[in-house]
Amino acid sequence: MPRRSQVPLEPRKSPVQARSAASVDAILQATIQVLLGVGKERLTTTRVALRAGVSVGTLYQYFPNKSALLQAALKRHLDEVTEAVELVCKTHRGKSLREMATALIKTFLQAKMKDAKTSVALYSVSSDVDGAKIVHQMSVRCNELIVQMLATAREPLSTDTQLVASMLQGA
Amino acid sequence: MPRRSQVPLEPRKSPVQARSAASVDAILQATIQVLLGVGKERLTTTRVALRAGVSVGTLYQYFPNKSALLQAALKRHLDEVTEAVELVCKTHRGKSLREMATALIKTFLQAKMKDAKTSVALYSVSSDVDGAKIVHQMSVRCNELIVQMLATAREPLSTDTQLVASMLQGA
DNA sequence: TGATTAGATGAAGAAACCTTCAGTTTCGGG
DNA sequence: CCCGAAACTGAAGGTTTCTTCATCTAATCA
Repeated sequence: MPRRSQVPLEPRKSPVQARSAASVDAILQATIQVLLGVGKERLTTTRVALRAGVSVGTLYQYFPNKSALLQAALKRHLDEVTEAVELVCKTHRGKSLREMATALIKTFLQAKMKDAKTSVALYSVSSDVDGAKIVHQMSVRCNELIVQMLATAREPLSTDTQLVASMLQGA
Repeated sequence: MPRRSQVPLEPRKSPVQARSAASVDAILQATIQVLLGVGKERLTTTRVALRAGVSVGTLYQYFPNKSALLQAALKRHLDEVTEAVELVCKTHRGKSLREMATALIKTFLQAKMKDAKTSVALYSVSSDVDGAKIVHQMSVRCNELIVQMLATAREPLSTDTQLVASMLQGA
């Protein structure tokens, strides 16, 4: 029997009360903690729920399946990085190219070094889940942001996208 | 209940007849094929046995568990690489440093490029199994070989181990 | 050729997980 | 204070996969 090839991955409920939002947060945090603690092979939904201080049922109220849970954790992490990039892009408009570049690199390294283990753990997950898609989305997003910033640079430039790509490669 | 923390990983039997050696070989090959075909997440011992043309029982006659099977596959691959390195080291004694270096790099790249997919697949496994240990062992082994070769170089040298390390990093 | 050992088989036991859902508790507005 | 909705719970169902073992077949040797 073939395993069901693709499963839903949208959240089941949107938290409306405060406590549910807290649960989602705890679950996402717990996911990374478990990932770091026992590795992805032994990460089980029950274990995550336990660590989050909720029951499995609660977990499944917000994440339709294990895969979606991992994707959500990955997405959240990347969102944080993207946010950092966004901040830098907005605060460096009208600066020189050199300034832009150094600031960007600095931000990336900071974000990655802050908790290198987490990054590695999540990266290892992204191959199992369809994490490539999520990573790609975020890289596209960052690209847009950077292009916007570059447009306001003092110097004119011809090849911007390639510069950007090389920056992203560093991550 | 905690999963049994560490399981035996030594082979169960040493093949003495020809057919058993063939079985072991088929199983090891099948392991890589399955790895390439369906990925490590869906690699099961039954599937490997099926592909190898033997029964699960036969598989378990030579590999005490799934983990040991994967480790064996990894080890075998690395042994091949090491063998290639060994050959190069022995045939390049008394040559100049430059010759040694280029030959080594060439060998490494060839070995890795020959079937890049296999390398990647096995690498992805090495994180789940305690593959790091195996990889380390083989890197130590290569180190010895290279040091031996370097000792016969035309030019004298002070820092050899570091050179070696940087070579291995490329892999 | 008969006995002994190596090798192979696959159904069945056992363990680990994912996921559901009927029932319970908590929250917030009327 | 009461009631409907939102959240939470965790035992149980159902899969999947690992691993064992009693049994059968093939090879080796005297």
